[in-house]
Amino acid sequence: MATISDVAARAGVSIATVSRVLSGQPCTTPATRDKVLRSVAELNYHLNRSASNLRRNQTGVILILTPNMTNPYYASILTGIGDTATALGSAAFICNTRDDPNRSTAALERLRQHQADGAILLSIDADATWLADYASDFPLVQCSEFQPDSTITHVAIDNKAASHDVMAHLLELGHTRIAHLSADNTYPSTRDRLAGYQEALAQANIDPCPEYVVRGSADYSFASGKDATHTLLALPKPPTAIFCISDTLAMGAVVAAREAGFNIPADISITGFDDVAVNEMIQPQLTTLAQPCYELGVTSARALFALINHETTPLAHVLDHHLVVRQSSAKAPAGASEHSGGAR
Amino acid sequence: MATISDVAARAGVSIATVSRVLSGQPCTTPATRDKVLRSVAELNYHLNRSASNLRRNQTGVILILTPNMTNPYYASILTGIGDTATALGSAAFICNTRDDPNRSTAALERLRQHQADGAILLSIDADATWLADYASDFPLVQCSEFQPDSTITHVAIDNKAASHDVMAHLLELGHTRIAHLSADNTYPSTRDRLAGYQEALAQANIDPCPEYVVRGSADYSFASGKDATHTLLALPKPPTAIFCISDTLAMGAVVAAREAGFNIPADISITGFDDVAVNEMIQPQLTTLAQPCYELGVTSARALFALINHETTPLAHVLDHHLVVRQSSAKAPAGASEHSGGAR
DNA sequence: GCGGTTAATGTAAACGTTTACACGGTGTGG
DNA sequence: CCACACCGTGTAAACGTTTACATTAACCGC
Repeated sequence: MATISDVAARAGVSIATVSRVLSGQPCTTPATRDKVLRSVAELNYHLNRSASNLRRNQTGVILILTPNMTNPYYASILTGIGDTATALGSAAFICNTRDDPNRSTAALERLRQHQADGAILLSIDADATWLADYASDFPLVQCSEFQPDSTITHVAIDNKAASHDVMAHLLELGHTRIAHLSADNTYPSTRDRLAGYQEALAQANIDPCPEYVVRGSADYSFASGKDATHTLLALPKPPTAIFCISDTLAMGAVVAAREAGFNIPADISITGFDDVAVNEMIQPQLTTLAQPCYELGVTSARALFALINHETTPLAHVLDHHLVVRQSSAKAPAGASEHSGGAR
Repeated sequence: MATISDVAARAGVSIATVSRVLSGQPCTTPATRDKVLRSVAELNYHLNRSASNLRRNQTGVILILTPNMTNPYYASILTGIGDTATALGSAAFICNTRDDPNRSTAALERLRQHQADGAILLSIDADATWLADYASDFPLVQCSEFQPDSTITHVAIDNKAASHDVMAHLLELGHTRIAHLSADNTYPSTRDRLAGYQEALAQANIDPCPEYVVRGSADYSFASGKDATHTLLALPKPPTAIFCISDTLAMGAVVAAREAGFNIPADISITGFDDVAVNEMIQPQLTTLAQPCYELGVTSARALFALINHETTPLAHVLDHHLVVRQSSAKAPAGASEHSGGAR
């Protein structure tokens, strides 16, 4: 493994000159440049980043913490971040934390250890105040999830407003018995979506029915969506629409509804959230609230590099969402508000 | 940012002692240990990995190159790798190469630059001989895909045998008009699955029908599976079974078959490959050839660490696959071998 | 032709570790 | 009581860069 001194020796110059040539500083003669570059090629020299990072005190690496890779929602965000980092000459290294706070903090400690210049978090699994302290020491961006009073730079959609949009769609279709299939976690997005649901009901002068709010598992699993929906449909007055806070939950709801003998969307409307790619592959295609996943990633990366380079960037980046109406939602069944409704 | 000398000064010992305490070497008095650890805590000292890596000439980092994050097949493998690396005290950093050879090589160059100890490749997007050269210099493991004559350590299932298993299932169900929905790439797995299909046909004394072999896009997209299936079903004598080399393609085939008025599995059987999680979420649930994805990841990581630690590990690791029979395959429709069959 | 500016290169000191070697002190066996 | 071993600790030299500063040479205007 050739070092910079080998190159210098072979080219007949000092190591300082080699370093200058390689870092593209202008103060070098074309002749020396050529000599150096030739030696580099002949010796197959490659920079030792450990040494370089140590000296310069930066790494050209950003860390992305993702709770889970299986969720296609995260996949798009990760792609957006990766593309942006590559374009800006940095490497984006993804750490799968598996929703384990220990693994999250271990990954973040790498910042303290000078192994990365900054990090993007796709979830909140670390203690909020610990994280805030951390963010005051290091460039940190939160994507999708952030505490309402957060002092950490963040990028997300307006979940409450998005929730209102879903509800507007269902209300417009004449639904009044609308359930909310949430998740058993304390993510801010989960709270906001519930809040939007409740506000929209209130604004429509519909009495909230506590039994209509159910929860799937913390990670939005398909099976839990199915179970929760069965509970919902076994109610004396089952809902005519289910607003699910994730597409996976909605897919579970679809299967459960079918099992219970309901037709979608004739007997019951089901909406998802996020708009992951599979939504178009299943039948019926899901009506869902689309998040601009790739752009969330791009914006997060840009914000992080701004922080790293000590440029200014807003504390909050709010991106646009939009409702995608497909086949799983339709007019409320006639007379649904009168009797207990539902098929069978 | 406190350094080791700050800690040494505060504890009243030399930096060598601090280093020894922190690296857990036994030759230290409990008293000194305590002094050092207290100083570390008081100063909030953290190791500078750049310096440590430079000196030790290793990083405690492995790189995972994945062509694409959206595919849940990769997600499981990545999780297996990550868990194993964590258990063994290393960090697994995932690079999304997006099937771009430039990004792959750039990532691999990080090995030369002493920024990682080894790498696991989930695809072949770099030139094969270049890769072989690389593997002779650095710890490298290929997972899922590898050249038949590869000299690089690899972990995968036996794709040809797996293909035979799928065919045995379909043949046993009485199918004789079996199509193969492949992908427009040159991956070794794609070749092997086709070869297994052709061998099985030959062994069953069924004349291969060239029109029955069609290809979806290189990345197994849902839409391309749908298109290819429509072509297949428009044939004068459409197949009664379609053996798809990926689940996404199979999902496309399902939708296309339905659109063309075929019932699954009464009129046509459709099988997938990989067994990604969504298979249970769609209807009909897909019969598929399950790969042990998580174990592929675990085994790859173990093999890589063996290489890094100069332990011996086999060149080829072949893991077991198994067929999962669900709802999308059934007996061939009666008289299918006589007339043109299919509904409509 | 000379002081002064500038441009190209060299010298050497960092950056924060790890570790070979040296050193002193204590304990043990003869 | 001495030689010896051993244990805990310190000293200092690496590891491969980058960069402030020094040096040299060339060039310019007067």
